[in-house]
Amino acid sequence: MKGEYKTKPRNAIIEYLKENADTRFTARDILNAVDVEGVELDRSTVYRNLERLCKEGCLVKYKETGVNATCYQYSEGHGSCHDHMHAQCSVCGKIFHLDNSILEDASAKIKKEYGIEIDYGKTVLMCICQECKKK
Amino acid sequence: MKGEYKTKPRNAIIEYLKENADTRFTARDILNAVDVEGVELDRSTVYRNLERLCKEGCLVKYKETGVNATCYQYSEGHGSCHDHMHAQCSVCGKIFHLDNSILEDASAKIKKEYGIEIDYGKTVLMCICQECKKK
DNA sequence: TTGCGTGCAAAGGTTTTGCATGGCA
DNA sequence: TGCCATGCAAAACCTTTGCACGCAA
Repeated sequence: MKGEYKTKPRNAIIEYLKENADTRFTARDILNAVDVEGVELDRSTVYRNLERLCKEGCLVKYKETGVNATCYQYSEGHGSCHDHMHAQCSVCGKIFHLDNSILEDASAKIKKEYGIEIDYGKTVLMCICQECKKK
Repeated sequence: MKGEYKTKPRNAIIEYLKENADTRFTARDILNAVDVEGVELDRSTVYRNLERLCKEGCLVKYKETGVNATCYQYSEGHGSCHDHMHAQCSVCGKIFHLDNSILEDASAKIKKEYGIEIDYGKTVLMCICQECKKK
């Protein structure tokens, strides 16, 4: 069988994933956060493990507008990222977590009119926040 | 006023956009396809023009899983882009043009609850379309 | 011992940036 | 003429790949 070895780098990465189960992260986030006995992991190790975890189905991989790197999200237990969506201020970059229900009505209208279904998890509403509006 | 100059490279790029109004393309596609009097455009010229067109609202910019470059789509024929917003199928990539009014109520609710204002022009609602849903 | 996973180095790709030049208005 | 856009070069990123070595099984 392939992919059976349990190594320290791999374990450290998986630990990071579990600690950040409801967050999206990039390869860089792992490189910055994870180390084995004080030593930073190698880039290729991180990429290869992420790729392997994707194939094993533990990880969702996707691109996001505004993020210049591939995003990943741990999907064990269907993380708690499914009950809310994100809005981001296009000026300061701050992220807001909105309840999915706020788009319920609009979503129904859109489905009726255009035949498409909003994917809350993948949508980021771009906005301007109060602080930035004042300026 | 800024961005007023009409130059040959810029015109050539805009011409390409019009010819490919219903297609997604990357900066590389333009570099490969567009030239001015037989001379290939410079990368930075292409990137700077695409960025400018995005800010002017003529172009939608987004990332797509599996494509290792930023994707763009021209949105002429749908007005100045200020009266509608975009939704994109996360499976096939097709772009839908939605009337801003469809999010009016939700937008008001969001403003009330979170103090933020949706920027329709910058938002791309990720969705799944009818065709892809059937599969 | 076997062979997979890691670290290292290098390469390939996209995108950004500084600077001098050329061209539009 | 004034100033923006371009082209060039270089750099900053992200990501992938080849190879030798070390370590899990």
